[in-house]
Amino acid sequence: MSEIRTRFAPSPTGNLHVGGAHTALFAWLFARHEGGKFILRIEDTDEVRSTEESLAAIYNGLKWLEIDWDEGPDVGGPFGPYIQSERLNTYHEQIDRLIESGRAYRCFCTAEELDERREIMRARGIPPRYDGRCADLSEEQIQMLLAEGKPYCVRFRTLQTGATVIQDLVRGEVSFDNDLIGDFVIRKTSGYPTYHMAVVVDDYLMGITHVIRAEEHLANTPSHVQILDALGFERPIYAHLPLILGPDKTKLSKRHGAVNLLDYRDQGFLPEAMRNFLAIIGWSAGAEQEILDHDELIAKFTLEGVSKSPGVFDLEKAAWLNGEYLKAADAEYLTGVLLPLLREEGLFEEDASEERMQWLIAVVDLMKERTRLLTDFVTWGRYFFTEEFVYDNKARQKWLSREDVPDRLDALAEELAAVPEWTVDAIEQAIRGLAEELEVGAGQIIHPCRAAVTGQTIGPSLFHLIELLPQETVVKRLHRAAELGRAGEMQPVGSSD
RNA sequence: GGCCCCAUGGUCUAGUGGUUAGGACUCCGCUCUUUCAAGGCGGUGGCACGGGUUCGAUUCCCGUUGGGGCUACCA
Repeated sequence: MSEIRTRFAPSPTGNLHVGGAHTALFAWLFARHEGGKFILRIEDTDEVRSTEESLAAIYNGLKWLEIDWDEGPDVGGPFGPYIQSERLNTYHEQIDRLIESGRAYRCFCTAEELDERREIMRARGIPPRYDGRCADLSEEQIQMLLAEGKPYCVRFRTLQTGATVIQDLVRGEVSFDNDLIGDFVIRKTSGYPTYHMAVVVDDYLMGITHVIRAEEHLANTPSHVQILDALGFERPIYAHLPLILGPDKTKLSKRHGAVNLLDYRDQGFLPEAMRNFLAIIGWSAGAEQEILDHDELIAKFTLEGVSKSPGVFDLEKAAWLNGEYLKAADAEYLTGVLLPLLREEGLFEEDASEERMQWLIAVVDLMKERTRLLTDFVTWGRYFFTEEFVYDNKARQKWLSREDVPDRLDALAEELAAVPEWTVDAIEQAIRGLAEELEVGAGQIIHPCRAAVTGQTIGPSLFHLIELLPQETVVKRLHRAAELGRAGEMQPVGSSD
């Protein structure tokens, strides 16, 4: 077989949807795995809803996931243009061929008339499809209506007997009775082709070998195949992918929360984790490996591994996966990703010195072990960057509100203030030393100390965390917590947590 | 309504005409540690149902149920 060519053909009518990203990813993975080409084509035949911003959103979403395309509106290619609104003549040509051969005809029915008749059919329990009123107008009638300047659309004359059988790589053979498909519109009154017409013409003319798209298009495929056959165009190989569902098992939509891919970036997901997660919805390498990086995904992806059943978008698992990526990530790289977020929160200066950057990297390195989202660095690691952190209720309840704690915190502050060299070992010695001196378990010092310094009961290794804070800051925080404790300001607040 | 697709724990899935039905997330327990939202160990939980075919069906066929998709001058 000649070169494999797949495409992603979104309509620029909103953000890049998670479902769209899923489809794009699979088509891209297949092309890359096969050493073929991946084409981006913009299907803006909905003149009303298409927008420029949306086009940019699609680019950004794909780029975020590191899905690159060999041909497309911005990079060009031998089969351009890759924007359907710039290909209108091409569609007109093919539609005219269809009209000439009798496989398509002009329809002068108005939208209102159509609606009305559809309602009647529905009321009478008849499947609502075009009744063929304009299917057999005489040449004279047509010329007359045209002369009157009556607006018209063009309909495809579908087969009325037999069945259209399609071979689908994931679903096998699927058959549709032809008499169920009514004559559908292929060119709107506006002159724009409909999706069904444009998709078929472009896939053929652009040499697409494998049409990989979501299952919602499966039922449209017989219509596409009929146009292809009527035009004398070879059919591509079809592969209809399982849909992504929300927790309630309906097609993932806005009701379920974020469906805009880039919202997940803002929620703290790493692109490589999101790509990995999307890849394992509806596909499996067969082995018991779920964490696959860019190259492994390409190496292992096959259409045979695609499942037929739809999959729920499980945010919990996505977050877990993200955590795995965070743990494995290089601290310096992570710091780079995190920087904009920290600055946005006003937690880190714009003009940081090299020394400060090294410090940040150390903080990230310490924190990344127990984070799941990038935003966790901000919410759980706030105390690294500012004195404006809160003492959570667990910390208040378990330690900070205890009567014997303030004295210990002050004592510890003295010990730590006296540490000559601010190292992990020295810090640990000071803390454990005080415990011995007071004849209490080390935990009786460690826990209150963590609570006072971080406001939390959990977090990274205390000694390491303290080392990353300036000595005087730690001392100050210990005294402050002691004072607040004595003043009765450390009682739990609010309802819970 | 009609047509089409789908069906392994709550979720993502591996798998087979004979398996103790495997893994991952979640949840629970234990454990380590200065803490856990980290690590280690363990556990609860599944082949939707009914008929066939077969010596034997989770696996093959049919039906039922359930879910989803399509049924536009949206894509």
